[in-house]
This record gives sequence, structure tokens and C-alpha cells, in this order.
Amino acid sequence: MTLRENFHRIFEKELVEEILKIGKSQSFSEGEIVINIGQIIHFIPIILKGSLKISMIDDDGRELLMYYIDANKTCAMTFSCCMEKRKSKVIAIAEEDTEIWAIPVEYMDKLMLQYPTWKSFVMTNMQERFIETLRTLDMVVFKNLDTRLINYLREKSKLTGKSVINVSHEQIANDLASSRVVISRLLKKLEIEKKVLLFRNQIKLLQDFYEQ
DNA sequence: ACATTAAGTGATT
DNA sequence: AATCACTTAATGT
Repeated sequence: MTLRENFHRIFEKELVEEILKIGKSQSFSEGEIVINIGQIIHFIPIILKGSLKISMIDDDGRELLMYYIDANKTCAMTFSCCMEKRKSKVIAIAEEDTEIWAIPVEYMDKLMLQYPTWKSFVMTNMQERFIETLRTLDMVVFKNLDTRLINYLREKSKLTGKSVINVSHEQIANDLASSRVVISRLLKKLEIEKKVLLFRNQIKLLQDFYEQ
């Protein structure tokens, strides 16, 4: 499917042409930082391929994964920020090799006023991201770490569509704002319960993992 | 062969 | 649930 065809499914005709004209494609390889904390946002990213991981970082440098954004989605933070040329409060890292369509922020006002489908695209995205943030908040405040870990593995698996997840215990600890030893122990418990298989930099989710 | 990084584990707070 | 300290295993050069 071409870029134009893809955009046509979300946006009205004239908007597609305008977006194609003013934006440009940008590629990021896995692990690359797309937008960092404190950085002023110059463009709105629409994900074409791959996905971005959005995390917040507290004063002590502890990181917490908020949500992922994948194909045809965009980051809500960019809207709230770019309107007033504010700095980003979150960090966006390419979860895999990712391609985005970057639209300069200067066009935001115009697009919002002129195109109903753009407005609804923005609103829908903000709403979805907000819900996901609430879910993450609920996880952190009301759930135990083991529940959060299971949830984390579920989401990773869903994102890639595979039952084999390539990630280190250290990385998981980072994403969940925990420590490596604790994650290793919880994973070991899951392995004993026959829910996962552990390898170096790799976790395989078994049948029992998905049940109940 | 050696250095580096990932993961496992007991003890302590 | 986190941290320390130490061990073992896997990988890179």
C-alpha cells in the first residue's frame, strides 16, 4: 500500500495532499531517541512503520514506560507541547526500526482549522493516549510488580505478534522503574510455573502464560 | 584467553 | 520490593 493510499483511509482528500507536501519521511533504527525530555518539538510524528516507546523520567533519572504508539498513531504529547512551543516531558525511543511521517508544527493551527479529519485524528489520539496513561497509572498505584510484569510481557507480545520477546531483564526493570534482581526473580518464578522459558536476552511465552 | 555483559541467588533491610 | 555482594553463564574481541 502506498503512503497516499494509507493516508486516504484516515484523512480527507485535500488534507492527504497537503500532508504529503509539507511533511517528510524520517527513519529511526531500534533504540534511537526520536524525541528527548526537554527537547522542543518541531514536528508531529505519524508512525508509518514500527513503533515508538513513550516513557517519562523522574528527577532521579528513573524511567517509567507509559505506552507504545504504532502504525497510523501519533504522540499526544507533541500536540500539547507544540501548540505553545513547550518542551517535551517524555522521551520517545524507537522500539524497533521505525519510519515516521514528520509534519512541521507550524502547520498545526492551519490543519486544525481547515480539516475536520485532522481535528478528529488529533482528538482521538489524545483520548486514546489518555486512557492508556490512566491504565498505566492504575498499574503502578494499585497492582503488584508481578501483575505489572505479566502485563508488560503481554503488551510486548501483542505489539510484535510473537510469543518470543527479545529483551533483557535489565531493560524490563528500566521500563517498569524497578531493579534487575527483582525482575529476574519474578521471571524465574514464572519459569518454574511453566509460563515462560528464559534465555539470554530472550523470553518465550508458553501456553499457560496466556491462559487465565 | 580475556573482558564484558546477562542472569541467578543468598542475605539483609 | 529493593539493594548488596558474589557467582555462573554466555558473548564479543
